[in-house]
This record gives sequence, C-alpha cells and structure tokens, in this order.
Amino acid sequence: MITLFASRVYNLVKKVPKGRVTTYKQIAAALNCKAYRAVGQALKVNPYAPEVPCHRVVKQDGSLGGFGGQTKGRKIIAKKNLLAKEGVVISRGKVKDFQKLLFKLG
DNA sequence: TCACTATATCAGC
DNA sequence: GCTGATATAGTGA
Repeated sequence: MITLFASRVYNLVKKVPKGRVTTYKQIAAALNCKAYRAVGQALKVNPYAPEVPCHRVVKQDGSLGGFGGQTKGRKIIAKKNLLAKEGVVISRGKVKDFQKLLFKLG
C-alpha cells in the first residue's frame, strides 16, 4: 500500500543525482517531520525499485544503514559496488567524503 | 489502539 | 567507541 507520505519520500529520493547520497533525516526534514523510521519503511515497500535507489539513502553518520539486501544482517557488498560505480566510495562500511557527497534536500 | 520498523539522539561505561 | 534506552512518526491489523 503506497501512501502519500511514501510518495513524497520516493519523489525526494529520485531527486538525488548519481554519485550523491542523502540521509533519512534529510528526507524526514524535507517532509517537515521526524519520521526517520517511517522513511525507511516507505523505501522498504517501494514499488519503484530502480527509480528509488535506496542505496543512495544512508544513515546520518554515513553508514549504509540497515539495507544491503535484507534487514536481518548479511554483508553490504552490492550497495558498495553500486555506489562505487556511481563514484561513491565506501570505507569501513561508511561513505567516504560523506559530507561532500551528501545531497541536501530542500 | 497495539506492535513493528531500512533512524536519531542521549546517557553510561 | 559501544551498548542500552528513549523520542518520534507512519503503516498495517
């Protein structure tokens, strides 16, 4: 079930250009709320898999967050490769130059 | 209303 | 630096 809130999240994520990343907080802030977790859930059930690259959405500290294939555990390799292809380097499980690559919404 | 969740932030060690 | 607890907001049953 896609809701209005989720649609807004997708819209914002789609705005993130290649080689750039954003955070759950940025998205939530752009929506004028603090539903960081709701954002993650919205992305989780996203029907726009290729259009809404959740791998471009990371945690506030630059770490990949809970995604990376599944929410249980697993390794975060696919995302690392995907981001690396776009110019985003992952170092120690976190985005390198995160602050520079961070795409501020609004 | 209750429980769950891909977060964020603070306190304690 | 890491872990535990708390705050916040949205979704589904």
